[in-house]
Amino acid sequence: MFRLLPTCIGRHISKSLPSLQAHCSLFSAAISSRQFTSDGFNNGNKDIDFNILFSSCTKVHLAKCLHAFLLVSGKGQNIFLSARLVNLYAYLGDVSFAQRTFDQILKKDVYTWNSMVSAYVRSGRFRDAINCFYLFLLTSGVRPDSYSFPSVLKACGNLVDGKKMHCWVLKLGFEWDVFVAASLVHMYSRFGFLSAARKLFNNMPVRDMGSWNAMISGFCQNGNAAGALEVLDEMRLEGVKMDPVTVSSLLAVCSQSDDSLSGMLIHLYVIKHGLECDLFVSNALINMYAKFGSLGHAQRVFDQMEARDVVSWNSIIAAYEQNDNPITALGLFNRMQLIGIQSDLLTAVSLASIVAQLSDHQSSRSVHGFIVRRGWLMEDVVIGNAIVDMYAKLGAIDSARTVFEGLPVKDAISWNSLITGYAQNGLADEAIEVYRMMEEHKEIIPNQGTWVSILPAYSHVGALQQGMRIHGRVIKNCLYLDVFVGTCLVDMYGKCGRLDDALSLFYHIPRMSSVPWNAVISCLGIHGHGEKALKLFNEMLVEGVKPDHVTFVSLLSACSHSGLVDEGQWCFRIMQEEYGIKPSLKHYGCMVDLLGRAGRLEMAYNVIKNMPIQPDASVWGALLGACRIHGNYELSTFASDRLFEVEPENVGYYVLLSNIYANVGKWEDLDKVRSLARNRGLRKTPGWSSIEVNNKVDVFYTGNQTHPKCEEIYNELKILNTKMKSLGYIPDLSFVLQDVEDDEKEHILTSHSERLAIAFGIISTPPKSTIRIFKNLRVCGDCHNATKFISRITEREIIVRDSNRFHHFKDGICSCGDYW
DNA sequence: GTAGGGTTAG
Repeated sequence: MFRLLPTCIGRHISKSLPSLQAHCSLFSAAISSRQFTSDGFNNGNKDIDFNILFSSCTKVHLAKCLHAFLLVSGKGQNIFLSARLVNLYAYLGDVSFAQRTFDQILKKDVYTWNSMVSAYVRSGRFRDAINCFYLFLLTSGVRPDSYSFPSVLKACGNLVDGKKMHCWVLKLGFEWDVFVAASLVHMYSRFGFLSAARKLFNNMPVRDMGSWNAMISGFCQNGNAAGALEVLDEMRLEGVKMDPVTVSSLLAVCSQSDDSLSGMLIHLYVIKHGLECDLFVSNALINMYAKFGSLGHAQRVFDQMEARDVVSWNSIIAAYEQNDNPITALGLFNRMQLIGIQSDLLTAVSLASIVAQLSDHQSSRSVHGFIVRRGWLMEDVVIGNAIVDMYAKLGAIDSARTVFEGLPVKDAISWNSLITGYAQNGLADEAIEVYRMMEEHKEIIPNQGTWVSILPAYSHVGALQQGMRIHGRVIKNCLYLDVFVGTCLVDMYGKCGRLDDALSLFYHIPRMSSVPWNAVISCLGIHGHGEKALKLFNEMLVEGVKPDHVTFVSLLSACSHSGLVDEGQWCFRIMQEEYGIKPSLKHYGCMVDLLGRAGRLEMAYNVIKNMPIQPDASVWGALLGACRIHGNYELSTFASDRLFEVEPENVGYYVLLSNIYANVGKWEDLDKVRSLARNRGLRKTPGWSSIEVNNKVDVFYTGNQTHPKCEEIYNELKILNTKMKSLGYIPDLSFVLQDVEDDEKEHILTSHSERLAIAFGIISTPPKSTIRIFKNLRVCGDCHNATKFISRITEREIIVRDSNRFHHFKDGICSCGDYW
């Protein structure tokens, strides 16, 4: 009989389901290779046990073979068998075949309809499921039963579309069915209507395991651990034990709420009751331990699993990826591929982050291509955002922008990723521009991530008023107590010259972690309050907060700005001895800066000589900067040679060296440096200063002639110059590197960008109000001196933030005591 | 012959 099948099948199915043709021969092949349990064929095929046959179909192609067989044996319209086929396709995840089979059934009974609805639900086509249900309810003439509602209610729960369905449940009188009631509980939980869910749950006359789990997972999925525990207690009182479903819900909420104690207790319960063999439980355990940073525990759970699915692999890969171990994560990904587990969208999300962490530009393109080929970029915004983030982290911000522009749907995180990308690549203006565009899209609601991405951009350009506007929005959204947003605000106020505001805000935000402390210590440092920074460090220790490597960078630089050499050396020592932190290049840079500024050039050089790691440009640059302050020609030549070896393309160092040579009158050397820079195609970074007046940031370049108020600005400077000279100001012409007449040199000094910005501030703001200037490079020595005079003449406080620190000018003196 | 409650994300 089977040998004859192919031709017979061919005739039948060419009329009905053409694509089944291909399965004719497969069917016989499958039979002969015993992929179908042969017990189903009772000697000579007299009685076929369809139960066994259906349950033998574990792959779609086997289902198609069976389908073909049913058609050829004339059972195509057998309501019992064809409905089971719909169900089978649904289980195997082929919803389109389920649908085609369903459509061919002329007389559909309630089982057939229920199968089709649940097929849609299982494949995530919730809208189709609801439409199919209504077709069933209103047009089929068949009455839904208690089996019909649980799946359609699940679909509603995914679409926030359930009140109407609840009415139908009541109308048809199924609210007391334990499955239906549990589905209602779960649906309302999904909407976040926990009290409605709880009320329904309390009224249930009978509760099975599924009902308890529906209520508990309702609380868990809303992040309400306390609510979940309350239900759990009731459950225990009634003598019901947790099953794997309860446990996996609870483990997820433990990791979300950082409750490692409960998480470990549940793990003990799991071991005691032998629930480790459940896939979901093990996966949830891996995720939880990864969240707690306990990679050893996560790995152990993974190793002990008997069977692993794609979620297990994704979880262990993400565990390493998110705990800064991209190499191990990549190794696991390769292993996963080797054993033939198909990656999914979430694997790709981790992969994008892995290549970004590894700075692997080439692989980033492959990952992007891989995702595009699978059509995932169009399918889910999450993966698009991951790619934007990946490119941004790799510094390929233009690629990030292109991917962003091409996203079919953008959510708040897409915008945040791009803003952060610009801000972290030093493009604060672009970040601000993108945020402005985001604000135009009213349907996008900014969130915590938005504030954390835009505030540093405002800090960077010193846009205090716009930063304060964000502060207002943060308060409105009740996010002002969020550690990360709070820290960004502290940083913003600090970097925009409002140290007092930064400090008072700091004491209002949670400060259990080192993050806000690091920010406030760094603010004190750049304002030249080294001693206060040390005091805060002490306070931090008293409050039991553990300092990290960032804390010490902030502290060391604070000491260096204030000339606290002994204290700085003490910090450097305890960092290693008491906290076991190995100094990084940044720490060494700070130490060289600290000693060098204080004139201990020999010691600074010794620090470099004794470094166990290769010094980079920032370390040599710190030494060169010190040579400039203390006029050490020999050492500067040596330092600059090393510097041009490691970073020949940074123009700033050539300028610094020219300054040194100009100061000691080595004009020939100066010419050499200049031609060296010119030959390497380097051009001096133009100096610019900005000032924010009436919510608008005005930028001035040195010698700017195009500003609308240009004439008034130069007039004001002229008047000021006369007054300054009468008070004893003598222009320091050594800051002009151009070889021109002294008159011209004086004119160049007067048109430095910081002076233009100050003059603009004076003519555009009320008398005696504070002026805040931001300069992209270090403030020039002559401008520093001149600003002291201007603060006295105009009786204004002038705050200048340059690329290094703050200078507070008041009554003719600067808070830095001319030490910078 | 059918249904509900579970794990991973930028």
